[in-house]
Amino acid sequence: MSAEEAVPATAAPGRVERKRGRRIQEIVTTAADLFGARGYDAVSLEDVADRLDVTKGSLYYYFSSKDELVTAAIETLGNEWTARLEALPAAHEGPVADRLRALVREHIGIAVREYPAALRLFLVPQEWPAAQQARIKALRRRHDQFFRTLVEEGVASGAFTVTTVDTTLQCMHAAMSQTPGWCAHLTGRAQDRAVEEFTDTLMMLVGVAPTSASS
Amino acid sequence: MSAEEAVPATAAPGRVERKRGRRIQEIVTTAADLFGARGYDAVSLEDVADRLDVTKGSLYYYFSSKDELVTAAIETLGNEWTARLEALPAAHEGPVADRLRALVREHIGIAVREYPAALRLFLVPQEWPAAQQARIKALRRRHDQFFRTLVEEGVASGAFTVTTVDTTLQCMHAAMSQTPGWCAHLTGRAQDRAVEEFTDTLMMLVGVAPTSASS
DNA sequence: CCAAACTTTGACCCGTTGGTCAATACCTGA
DNA sequence: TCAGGTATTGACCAACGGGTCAAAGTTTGG
Repeated sequence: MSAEEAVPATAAPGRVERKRGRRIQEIVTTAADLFGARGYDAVSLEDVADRLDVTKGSLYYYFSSKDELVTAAIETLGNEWTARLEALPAAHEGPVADRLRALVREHIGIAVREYPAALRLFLVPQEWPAAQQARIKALRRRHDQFFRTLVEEGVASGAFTVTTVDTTLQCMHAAMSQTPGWCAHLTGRAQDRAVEEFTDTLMMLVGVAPTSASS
Repeated sequence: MSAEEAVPATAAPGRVERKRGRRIQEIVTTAADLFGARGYDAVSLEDVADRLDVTKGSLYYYFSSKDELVTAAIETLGNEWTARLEALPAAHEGPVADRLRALVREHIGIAVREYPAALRLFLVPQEWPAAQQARIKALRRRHDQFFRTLVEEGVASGAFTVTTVDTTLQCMHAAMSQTPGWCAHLTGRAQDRAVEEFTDTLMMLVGVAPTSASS
């Protein structure tokens, strides 16, 4: 079981690291879950540790502070989310209005169904160290990029009518980030309908009436 | 312990009460300021007391808990705000689109200029006693009423095109409640311009293009 | 000017929470 | 099987924050 390890020299350079990496991911994922659901203040490190069946002290073996853990959690959450949006086929083909609509719908859908209130994480505490703030801001920028691209394209092609791209995007994100709260009491079909409604409403922000959806 | 139930000549029936009332207002106003600026968790009772040049203990002479103080603060803030919106002349005459526009602009203006981030107060902690929650919900309902009335009127008269009144209102409020954050770094003219921009953008939610603004 | 009512103080209680650390358990490769 | 790194524990600390309370200070009406 071990003799045939034909990789003796510099044996397993990454084995240990990889294991450590996985553990970190585990922790970060769990943390993201909790922080996403209840917010920064409301979740203590013991809550996180408990969920992992571990002691608080262990967390400090991997992270040097709560802020760092939270930042990592936000990063994980954000990257995963962004990746999923970027991987959405419907957001890459067809009329720009339809692409944006698909993107918005997916975004809201993920927020509502998988990360209740997660976006509140993007509200970085002012008192955090600059480094942390920068990391999260960069994340946000990347996350917004896809939306911005589409909106700009729509404007350029005359399909959208927006006052200012920035303003429009901010309003969109504000509304999207709170949809989970509004949908909290809904389930199944009703929730789906709500997602549709919000999507349609948000499309009006770029000047696309909901009925014209057909494409 | 008190035989003087025979209040003489109803002398000053309210003198003492009124003084107490004023003190309470003072406290509540200060609290509203702080909580509005930094949020529930980030403000301790000592912060409030400090600002009033008083000891934490004193606050408990007027309020039985932090929750109660905060609730009172929210109520004060909310009522004042609502009253100012309702007193806005421009929101009572002219085409419905112009009225709504004036209302939105004023709302955002107040938020940005006077109550930075105050609206975050409306996010009531779930773990609060039902009574408190009810008070704030009622407040919110009254606050929304004016907006709802106008939107409904616009829809009825065919001036607006909205998917759902509820959804539209929620998106509007979400965006409005976060505008202060976006405008935090702006001052003077730039801030005014931002308020205009957001107003125009939000008008698109009801299907009114910004250029038709004239008024 | 006094006594009763009203205010405020400041010391104190207690649970929570972020953070530290020496000691111990666990692996793993040789 | 044993050494060495890796992971985890659990006890502990200090600061903070909400809340209590008896005692002392201040107003006020008579």
